[in-house]
Amino acid sequence: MGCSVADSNIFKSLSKEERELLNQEKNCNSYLKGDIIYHEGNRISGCYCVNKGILKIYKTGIEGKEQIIAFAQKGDIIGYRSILSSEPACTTAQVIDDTLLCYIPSEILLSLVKSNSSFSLDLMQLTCKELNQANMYIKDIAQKTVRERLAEILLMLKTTFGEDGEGYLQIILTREDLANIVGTATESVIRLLSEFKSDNLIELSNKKIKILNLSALKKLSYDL
Amino acid sequence: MGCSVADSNIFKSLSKEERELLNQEKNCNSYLKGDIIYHEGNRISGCYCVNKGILKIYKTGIEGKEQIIAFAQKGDIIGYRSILSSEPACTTAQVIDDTLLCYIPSEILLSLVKSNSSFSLDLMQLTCKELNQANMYIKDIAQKTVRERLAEILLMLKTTFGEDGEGYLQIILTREDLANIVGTATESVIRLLSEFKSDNLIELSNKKIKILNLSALKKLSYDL
DNA sequence: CGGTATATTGAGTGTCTTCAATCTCAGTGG
DNA sequence: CCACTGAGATTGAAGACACTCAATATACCG
Repeated sequence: MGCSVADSNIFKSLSKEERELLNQEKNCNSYLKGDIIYHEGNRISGCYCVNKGILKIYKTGIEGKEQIIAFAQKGDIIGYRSILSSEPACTTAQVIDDTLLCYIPSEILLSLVKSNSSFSLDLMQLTCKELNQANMYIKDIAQKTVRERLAEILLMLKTTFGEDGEGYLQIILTREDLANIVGTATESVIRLLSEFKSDNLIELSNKKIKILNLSALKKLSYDL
Repeated sequence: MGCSVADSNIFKSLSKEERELLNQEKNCNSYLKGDIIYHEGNRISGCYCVNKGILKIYKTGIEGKEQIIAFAQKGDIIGYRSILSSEPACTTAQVIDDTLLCYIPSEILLSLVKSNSSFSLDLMQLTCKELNQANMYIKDIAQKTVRERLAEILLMLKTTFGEDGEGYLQIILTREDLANIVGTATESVIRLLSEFKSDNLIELSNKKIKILNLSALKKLSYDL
């Protein structure tokens, strides 16, 4: 079926044989909005390569409040960390937009890591990149105001997911999800969004968001 | 000289020959409090293994305010991420307590990663562990109050650095450094420390901190 | 078309930050 | 030995920012 594991950047160093092995062993499935792929704390027996759709990766905190750590979309690989460390999943992965995933059993991933040092290095670089992003976000969340972070997140969503024909962000989130990325209360997101709107920085159409004034948002987010 | 790279956990999978190679190529130096090992944004040509002492690893944010991301002590390896990704350093490393470091040239590290898949996997697991810690901290900083985070950090300092004979934390930080871990203002740290003190949770002797009531601090930090 | 989930708005409050003044301590030089 | 100095620590007061709670409105789903 139309699975494009091979297109994914992370698998670019695989040999033809390795790619075939992967294609034999992998297993594609589709999932609906709301479906949970794996749950924080559970053991998982493989990882997933995203073929289509969008997922949110989050940790659950005090009184069940989610903290969204990352999103995954086409080409991304999720759950690999728990496989590498052979530890229970440290996050939950949930479908935001109907998704097609390829399951890769852990033995396959581990054997590739062991046998192909380029692949291994690529994977390591991916982890390092994610680590750096996490560190930047720690700094931001510790030092910026909610307004600045919301502006920053909107810009991130634009660069990560792009816009549709009308200029609306391709990713559609609830206000609560937005709050759970920014790390604030839902009401604060609502108030700030409407403030951004009246300042003509963005346009709102229900859940859809259009970015009108990129540079002003950048300035606002201190992303100079 | 008394360099114990070999003792470090991360090098446990190296063969005798690889260990010898490392010993030939590495280079030990001592550094004083305040010395900067590498600076955010600079290219570095190798990484360091900590033999003795304590360093802080931080990012510099708005108006020069530091955000401390991690500490490093005996057995830890720092700067390896930039080597693996061949990118400029994404953090600054500065000596907090007089330090002895072994320099490992990047070629050596990279060749070990390529030739020894167990070492490579160990390094990957280390990165994954750091990534998970970073994600947990994002959640905490986004969801917990400053009081809760300060309690949590005190506990972390205790488990990471231990106590001296009198029960004081082995690591000595300025109030400003503490604030730069917790992600708050120096004055807030001061006020909260004195609050903890009057609640008999801790004892203060200048910069030294003694933890008196571990379980109350745990409860306070929601670290149940 | 109902029912539920999500969004919105307002009011009140608490936590934390900022700014400014003062204090303490360790190190330095006379 | 002591005054001097600068860095860090402390305290107080004022105010901003963001959160909570509660009520209401709107959108979405079957």
